Amino acid sequence: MRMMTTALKEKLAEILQLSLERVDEFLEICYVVNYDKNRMIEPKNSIFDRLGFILNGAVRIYYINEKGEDISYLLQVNNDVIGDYASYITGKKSVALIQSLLKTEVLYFDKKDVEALIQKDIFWLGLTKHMSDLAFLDAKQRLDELFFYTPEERYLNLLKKSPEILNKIPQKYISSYLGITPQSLSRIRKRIY
Amino acid sequence: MRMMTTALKEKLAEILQLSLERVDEFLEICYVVNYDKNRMIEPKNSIFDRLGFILNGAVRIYYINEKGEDISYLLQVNNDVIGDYASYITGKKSVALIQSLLKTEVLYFDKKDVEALIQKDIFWLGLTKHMSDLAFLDAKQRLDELFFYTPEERYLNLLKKSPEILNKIPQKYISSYLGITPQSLSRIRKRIY
DNA sequence: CGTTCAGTTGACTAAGGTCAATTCCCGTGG
DNA sequence: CCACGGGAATTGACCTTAGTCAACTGAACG
Repeated sequence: MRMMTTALKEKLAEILQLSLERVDEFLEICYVVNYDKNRMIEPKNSIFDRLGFILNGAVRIYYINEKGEDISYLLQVNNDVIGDYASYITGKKSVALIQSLLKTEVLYFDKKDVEALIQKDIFWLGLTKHMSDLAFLDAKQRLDELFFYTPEERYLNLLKKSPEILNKIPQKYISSYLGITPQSLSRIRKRIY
Repeated sequence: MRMMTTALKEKLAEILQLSLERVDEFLEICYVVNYDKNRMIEPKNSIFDRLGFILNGAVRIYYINEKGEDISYLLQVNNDVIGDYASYITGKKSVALIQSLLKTEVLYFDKKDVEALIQKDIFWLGLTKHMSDLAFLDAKQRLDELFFYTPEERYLNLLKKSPEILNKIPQKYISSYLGITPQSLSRIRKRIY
């Protein structure tokens, strides 16, 4: 990996729970890819044998369901992870698609390279455990959100937690992320103000 | 750990992705607890420093929300895991409660003992990674369920996937598990037949 | 036999979905 | 610079379904 700011390394160290030295080691298997706005990053039926970390920009991870509807499953911005972790660990094909919503820079690492790291030094197994924990906690949080809150409350929560998402991302993607139609989101916004 | 059938060991080996020898090793840190029907297994605000595996019986994991409503979050039966994995990995207090719904036998292991195993042999770190993956896949599945299906579809899915749950567990717990009121579940059932 | 609680049913309300029309916004080309 | 086109967002009318509150039924247990 090429030049990378100290601030970024510290951010990674914090997220991955690694020392700065370990982050440097890890960055050796990483690479950066740049995408223009509105580009397909991962097509349908791909196997996610890598994960990415958004250095800057925004993407959405979405599905096309049986009825042909486009449903945004995740909206990820700076410092968020992208990929389909279920596909990454099981090796199965994913139905998820990824699209950039802005000019986006992604730091990737391939599964095979992580596995090679673990072969060389079992220390890295701890990293994969940690990543798995993070993926679980993310899923759990999203689950609680859907289970315990109404669409309106979910919108307010998002507003509070990630105002940048609301600024950067078209409303139609936000509505399906919240599990509602664009019309309903429009009415919720009207109701609130 | 005391006597345990081969069938059960094979089941554990399959779930935990361990050899039978490793299962024997693992069982040394495990212990069994029996509960009568309708007993409190974990009170509120406990820290889940252990996980359990239901040998037989059924439990529900639930919350009491701000409004004082009792909401069943998970309904677990034979071969399911019990605990609050988020609390287990973060060490934070859990708001989850666990109650037995039948006479239930649980195989437990304590976090500290797993950590001691890892200290002795780093091999066991892989087990924790695997458990974390399983927890993630579970959460993800539940998430998809809530995100993509209506209450009625969720009921039908449950009917197909776990008819035992529907036989064993009172409807009022099933309704909150599905994210609806008992009245709505009653009406859905009426609608279907 | 009566108490209790789960489950059902009824009447009504609230909120999101659907379909269609309209308005807004923004980028492009004349 | 302005006019136009096209997609996004909003709005309206109506429908469907879950929530709420309350009454009622039924089964289990002492």
